[in-house]
Amino acid sequence: MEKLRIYFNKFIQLDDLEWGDFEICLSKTSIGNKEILLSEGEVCNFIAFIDEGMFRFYNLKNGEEKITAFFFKGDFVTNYRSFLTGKPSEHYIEAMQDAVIYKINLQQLQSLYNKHKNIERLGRFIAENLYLTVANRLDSFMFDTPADRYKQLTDRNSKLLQEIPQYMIASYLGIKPETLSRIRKRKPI
Amino acid sequence: MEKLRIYFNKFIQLDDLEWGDFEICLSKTSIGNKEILLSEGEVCNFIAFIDEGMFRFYNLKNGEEKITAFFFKGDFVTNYRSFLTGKPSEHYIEAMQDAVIYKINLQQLQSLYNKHKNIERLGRFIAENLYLTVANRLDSFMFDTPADRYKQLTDRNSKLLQEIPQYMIASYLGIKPETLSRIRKRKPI
DNA sequence: GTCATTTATTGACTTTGGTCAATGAACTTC
DNA sequence: GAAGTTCATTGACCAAAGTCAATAAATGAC
Repeated sequence: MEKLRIYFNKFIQLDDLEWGDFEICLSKTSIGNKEILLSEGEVCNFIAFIDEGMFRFYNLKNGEEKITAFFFKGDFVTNYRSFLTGKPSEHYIEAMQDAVIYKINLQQLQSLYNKHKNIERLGRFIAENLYLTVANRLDSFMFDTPADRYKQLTDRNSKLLQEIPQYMIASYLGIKPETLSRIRKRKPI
Repeated sequence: MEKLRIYFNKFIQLDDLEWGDFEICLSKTSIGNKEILLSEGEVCNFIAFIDEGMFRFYNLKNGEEKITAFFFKGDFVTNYRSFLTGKPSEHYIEAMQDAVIYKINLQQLQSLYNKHKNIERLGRFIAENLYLTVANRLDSFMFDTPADRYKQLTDRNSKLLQEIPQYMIASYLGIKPETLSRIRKRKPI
């Protein structure tokens, strides 16, 4: 799949041999809207690359969904913590549209790490990128008000706002839907 | 330094050649209590391993210190975001005791990444570990109350509580000193 | 299209942490 | 060890988000 290779080239240039070994481990999976890619209690043994579709990453705290992340076309979707530690996931990953992903599992990835230095490096880049994502999000929870976070979302991520219902945005921002409604109302002042 | 090597062995076993190349890049630095290891506006071009001492990682928002992290003996201390992105640090790193660290700079580390697959892997492990640290902290900000966060601190990290003044703990928990004082008071109910 | 369900908004009230100011305790430092 | 500083606690009040309930708007199913 040349299309996929172009995506990965943004991280690192793999030569034909490396790419060949990598590509053969990718298993293409279709998953329907609202289907669960990973359930609470399961160990996440894969990293998946999103070719089509959108996912949300959430958990249930006394019956209430709390959304930690959204994943889009071109992102890696995984419970990286569960993947790294081997501990059961506390989160669900659910498709929000019909989706097509390419999964690679832990064992395959580890043998690729052993075989190819450049894939070991790809693994480092993935970890570094996920670090930056979560570090930025932590900052926004530590330093910003919910209104600030909402503003950043509207500034940077209009795609997200168009396609995702407001109560999920609220959950992602760490507030209640009522509060987001009020923030939106007072914003244009 | 065999002592250092033992520390690093917890991440990955380096053979003599790899360790030799690695060790030669480590520059031992002593830094006094309250001295600044990294200042706001500087690009962080190092990762340092703490042999002795303790550091705090904070920034100033309109005159007020907000502490994001503490680093202890055996930890890596760096502004990893600045290190990865090459952007200026928004944070200070300050010694809280007289300290001894072993620094390696970005250029040296990159050439070691190129030279040794196992050091590339060490880089991945460092990234993965920092990911887990920050992801756990994000969770505690998203899901837990300040009282929960304080309880987790007292349960897991008594060292931190003994050595660090309460107003810094409060800052680290994302609350005001007055609030921490009140949480401590109402706790034993 | 109509009806049913889900989602969004609004209002009244509560809870929680912040703010400001005063006081007390614990240190430095001379 | 007295004086000055920093740190911790407490009280009164404030601001922001949560809760609960009612209503309106949007979406889907038929």
